[in-house]
Amino acid sequence: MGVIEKVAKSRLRQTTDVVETPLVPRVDQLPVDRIIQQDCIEAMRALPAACVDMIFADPPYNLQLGGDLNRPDGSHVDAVTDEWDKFDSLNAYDAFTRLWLAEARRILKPNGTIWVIGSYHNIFKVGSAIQDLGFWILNDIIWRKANPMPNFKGTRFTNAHETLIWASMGEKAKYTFNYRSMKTLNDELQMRSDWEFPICGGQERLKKNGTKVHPTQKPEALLYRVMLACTKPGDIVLDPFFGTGTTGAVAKRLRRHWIGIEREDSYVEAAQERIDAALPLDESAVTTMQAPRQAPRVAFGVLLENGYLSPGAVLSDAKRRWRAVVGVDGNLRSDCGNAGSIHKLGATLQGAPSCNGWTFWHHETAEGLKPIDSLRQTYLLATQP
Amino acid sequence: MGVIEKVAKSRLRQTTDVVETPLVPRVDQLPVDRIIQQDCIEAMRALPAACVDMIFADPPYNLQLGGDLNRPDGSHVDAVTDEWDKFDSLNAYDAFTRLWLAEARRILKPNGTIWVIGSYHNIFKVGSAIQDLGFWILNDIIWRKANPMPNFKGTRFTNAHETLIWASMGEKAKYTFNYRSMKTLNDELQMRSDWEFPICGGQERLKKNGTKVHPTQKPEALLYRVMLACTKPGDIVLDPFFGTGTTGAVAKRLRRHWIGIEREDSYVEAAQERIDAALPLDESAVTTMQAPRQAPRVAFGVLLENGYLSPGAVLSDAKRRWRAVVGVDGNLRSDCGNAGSIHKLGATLQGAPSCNGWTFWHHETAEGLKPIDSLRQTYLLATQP
DNA sequence: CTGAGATTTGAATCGCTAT
DNA sequence: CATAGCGATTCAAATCTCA
Repeated sequence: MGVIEKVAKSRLRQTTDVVETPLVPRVDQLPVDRIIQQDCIEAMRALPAACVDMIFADPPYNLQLGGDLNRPDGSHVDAVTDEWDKFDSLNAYDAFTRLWLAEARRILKPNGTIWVIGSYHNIFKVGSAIQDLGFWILNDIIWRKANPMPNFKGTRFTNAHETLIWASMGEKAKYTFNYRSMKTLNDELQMRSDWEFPICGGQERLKKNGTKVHPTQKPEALLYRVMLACTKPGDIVLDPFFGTGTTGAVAKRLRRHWIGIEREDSYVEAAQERIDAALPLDESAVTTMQAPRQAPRVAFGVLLENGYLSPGAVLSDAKRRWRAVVGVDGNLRSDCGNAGSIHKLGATLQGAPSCNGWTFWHHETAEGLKPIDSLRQTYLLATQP
Repeated sequence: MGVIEKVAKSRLRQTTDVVETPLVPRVDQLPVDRIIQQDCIEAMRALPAACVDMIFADPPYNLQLGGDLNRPDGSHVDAVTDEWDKFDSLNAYDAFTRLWLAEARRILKPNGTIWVIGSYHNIFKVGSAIQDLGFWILNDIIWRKANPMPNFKGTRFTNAHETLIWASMGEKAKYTFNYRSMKTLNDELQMRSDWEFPICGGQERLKKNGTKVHPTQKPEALLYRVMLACTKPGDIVLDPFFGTGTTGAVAKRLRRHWIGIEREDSYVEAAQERIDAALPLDESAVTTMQAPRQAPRVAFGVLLENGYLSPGAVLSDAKRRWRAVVGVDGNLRSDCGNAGSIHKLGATLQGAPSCNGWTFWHHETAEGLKPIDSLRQTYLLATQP
């Protein structure tokens, strides 16, 4: 195999995974980046085995609402009364859950993961089925709603969260988890299992003639975090209950492939329009969000050696509380005389036990202060194939 | 039945529920305020049906139940190593869960509630069984740990919460929920389904020779909130997995009766010591935390009879959208000809299914419009001792 | 245009009692 | 068991209205 071929193969590996095993279908053999208008179980049956990297599912919750509900001021609460959320019994819901989960398992790659979101009405049935089918639960995640609907009658606790289950194909599976991305996203603290987001509203909420297109549209921020945490650019994310296509819009933005399955005309139409309008992030931005750990380690000194930063340069933290001068060996020295590595000095100045110097220290650019991590990213982009 | 008897019965009903039905055993016929050292299923079997007001359960989380674990057919489950055993063990855990939950259901009063705490390892199995057995889930509650153990390997999200399920005996059950207590506790905002507490440590954590007595001792704050929300003083709270007796200690403090079931010598001993040392709150303190007393009902007509309002007076809603004239019998008649009670007319005019006339209708005063409820308050102040 | 105040709304298993 | 009467009950965010 010549050099050219090697490079080509290596590029393929990075973007599509098609050479992972000959049994895995290639991206161009799959209906990616489009909506399949069909029942989700039938549509999944038509797909080959082990073909997607992630499944994100927001199935019907099987709410069992009584009569009408009015707020204390007399106004009416617009409840989820759609046909797609009606099941004959708890057993019928259970059976439906196990059917679609079994198909999901079949089309998921061995190292893929599944995410399912739900509330107390259905999530225990979902989680139980997931375990019975052989999936291995990695975390349950709590979406804490910043602005939940109150309990108007004062009969229970405000239902202020929903639950997501994240599971791999089995205990030994080598799933993707971009630990560094999550830690960076969370201000250099490990990302916890409880996430706070507002419910979907404002500009993001799809409306037609002033009324919401879908009763349960999920916030993009939620999908963004899920995909950033557990997929790589070029991965295929399938959503069997596509609705208005939040999964597709975020996947396109993050340069992941997506497959959406949805039956309802009105949802399909709205989703397609929305995704067409979504803009993919700049490729470099997506790369930056990937885990630095997988990238080769770069010592700070390497940036000096390669001219990305010069000895004598002045760095400061994001709020310009501290300044430090870069020494020839890559050590920093602060105004007050402390010295050390980028990490050590950051920790010392803040009185913290540790500090990520890459994100703590900033350098002056034409567009203002930027973390020195961006220099490392630039360096990696320039030097990696 | 004479008046005295009626009063006596009414008082009994408030404090102990023993006269609710003759089938319910009296407190003095039950092994309350002590620990039963026995297997939890056997111990529950020895109790009469419908005898406790709440069950709080903190069952084993993991699947390594060792000797405790038997298959539905009675055969023993050995150590779990390979995939088959895992599946087998999951089934065994499921069976165990359904067994103890079925007994729990039998001994719970019709209007009692059950709380179960767990993590993603077991909570889906527990919740699924709870639903299958006919319980009606009221809320799932998230305990957000203020100081969770980090994920040391950086392989997943920090497991920073546990889940509690709160369920009644059925959809129609009249469970206890001290809404006002919860709202007061939460700074006059509705209590949400996500609660933040630190994990149990410091003085509260039971230790012997420097090592913790129990690996998963729950914080008293958690039990405090659960009991304050869903029981009344004098109620009986049973804990089938008593451990070091957090449930008993908090029950004693809040003047609830408790029954603890625990097998292990070391836990029983530690729990007994701990509960003996716990001090019940002053009775008035416990009473104060209950919901504010029901004000005696006052019919609208009483205000007319006593001259607080005169027939012919004109009432309106806060925004003066509607006006109505008070009739001699306490009925209202609006400008447009509708008539009815203060509640009925308010509802009719707004096109709402119901309306609280006391707060909807206002009367003119020197300081502007005031709800007629203020007249009721004035009347009550003048007539109540 | 801006800010203050009013209005709207969101996956909701949402009342109790007497007749 | 159905119906009617009484009367208790909401939080945060986005949008709209108006001075």
